Amino acid sequence: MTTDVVGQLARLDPTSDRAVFRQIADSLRDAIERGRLGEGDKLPSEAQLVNHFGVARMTVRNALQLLQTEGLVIAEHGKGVFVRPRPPVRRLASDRFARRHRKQGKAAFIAEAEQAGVKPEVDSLVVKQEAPPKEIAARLGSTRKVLARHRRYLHEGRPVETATSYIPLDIAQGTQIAEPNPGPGGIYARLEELGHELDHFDEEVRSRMPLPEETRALQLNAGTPVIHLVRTAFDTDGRAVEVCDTIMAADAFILGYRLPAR
Amino acid sequence: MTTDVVGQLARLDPTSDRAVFRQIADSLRDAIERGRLGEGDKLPSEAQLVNHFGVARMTVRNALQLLQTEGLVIAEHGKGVFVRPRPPVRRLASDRFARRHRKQGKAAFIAEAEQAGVKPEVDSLVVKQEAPPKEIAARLGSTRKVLARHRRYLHEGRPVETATSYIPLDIAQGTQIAEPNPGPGGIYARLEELGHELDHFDEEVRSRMPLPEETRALQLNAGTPVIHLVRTAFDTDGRAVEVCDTIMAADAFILGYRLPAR
DNA sequence: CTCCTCAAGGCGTCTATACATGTTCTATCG
DNA sequence: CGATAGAACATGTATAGACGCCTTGAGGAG
Repeated sequence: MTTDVVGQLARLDPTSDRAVFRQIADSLRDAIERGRLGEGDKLPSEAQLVNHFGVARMTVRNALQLLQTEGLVIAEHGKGVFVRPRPPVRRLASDRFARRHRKQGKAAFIAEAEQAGVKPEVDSLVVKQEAPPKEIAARLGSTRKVLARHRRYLHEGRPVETATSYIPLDIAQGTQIAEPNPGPGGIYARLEELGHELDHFDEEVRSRMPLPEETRALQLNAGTPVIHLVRTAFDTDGRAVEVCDTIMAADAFILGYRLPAR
Repeated sequence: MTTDVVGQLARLDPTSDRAVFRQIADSLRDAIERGRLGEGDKLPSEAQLVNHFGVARMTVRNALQLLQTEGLVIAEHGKGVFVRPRPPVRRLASDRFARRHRKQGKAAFIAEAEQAGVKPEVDSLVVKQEAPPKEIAARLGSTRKVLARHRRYLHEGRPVETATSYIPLDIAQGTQIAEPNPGPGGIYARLEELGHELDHFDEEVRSRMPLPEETRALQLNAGTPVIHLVRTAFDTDGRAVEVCDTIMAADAFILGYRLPAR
């Protein structure tokens, strides 16, 4: 038998005006933070907690629910509640779209993943023509139809990111950009071959809780926010030649940026 | 009487194997997305929903809880449950620490807020000497004691960001950086006056759910993640002269970055 | 008319119970 | 010895009821 975790939990303070389920959550959170419960460890079962604290099951469930929305634990039906393991994180550097990387013949995501030693995959690729969403149209400076390239990225089998690229039709139509496989170096390499030498990218970073659809697509656990990143690519004429709308599982990424002090 | 929102909600599908509370959440989410319920509007009360759907109150509360963790609604004790208004967002540009801004004599946060027309405030300022946390020490390349400057920023009275700056003691000690008020242009202006001409900043952006302490300090609603930003300032000698650890309310900011394509 | 009290409405917390559904281990059967 | 049925255990969903605290508005006291 392993060490008796439940027996070491703090008792309730009946004089406190802090709600009982919060006190239970506090004591479990404390056990996690102190390392008595490590990553992947199983928490005491609901029944054990009910016995230990002498409360109703719903009270215990409320406490566990709270820890779930905090992203500290995940419940697995029929198995138990577990301290949430921190998944391996991808660190994205701000030079990840630099031309020198493009020359290697790999798209940004693939190149960076392989460098980090994780197995990358791309699936559910959809390429079609459509009217751009309003936010995208504003960035492209046009509401004309665009080519939309949607795909999902996986690390080691886990979906971590969905992305949709929007390229004006007058640029993309009839080129390899309109094909499912855009060729070596990805669409940025194609854009440069087409005479749109890239000058810079503007990225906008937001964070929020996922929509139900995003929870499905990224198989997100409760308590995992998403990073919403919109990147606009500008060529040397100052024209926006692509907008990429990305939803990332927040627990899978660290974004790195270098800012000049000038 | 306003339009009968509760009467327009979809009915339950008893043949579906989707949980009842999820179906109720779906119908409310749908009403919000279709605009039948706008920002700040009051949802039907729990009692009304119980009547409409013919279920137990806990089932309705489960549905509302789900929408809360999705960040779609907020419950206010004694008042009701409301569609969550999107607070005004601050857009932070990647040149916000450029020297030309510093010359104006304002610190970055203040200058940018005023430009955006919102009233900024700084409170709970704490300056002290301490051993740096491990992550900070790694970035500073030293585990020696540092000067820690902690503060909280508010927009229009709402707390939106906490930040702690860490500066090596051999740089900061005895200078105005060690004073509560660092003077015009903030600590970056002082660092340059001390001969540490700034070369660039490295920022790391993460997102996650807030710790209980962060929820307090930023008065966060359920369903609001935080953006965790760690910025390291480098002088022209390549030395890390400051690390700033920032927790931001994710619903209050959009971060903007410009990446060169070179 | 103003202030105060109080009731009603609304969400927060907690108990107790029942059944559904997924997982794991064991004991039995072939 | 291997497969499998089933028990034991785990979380998920739903019901019903009770009481507490906060907010708001109506009505009464002054």
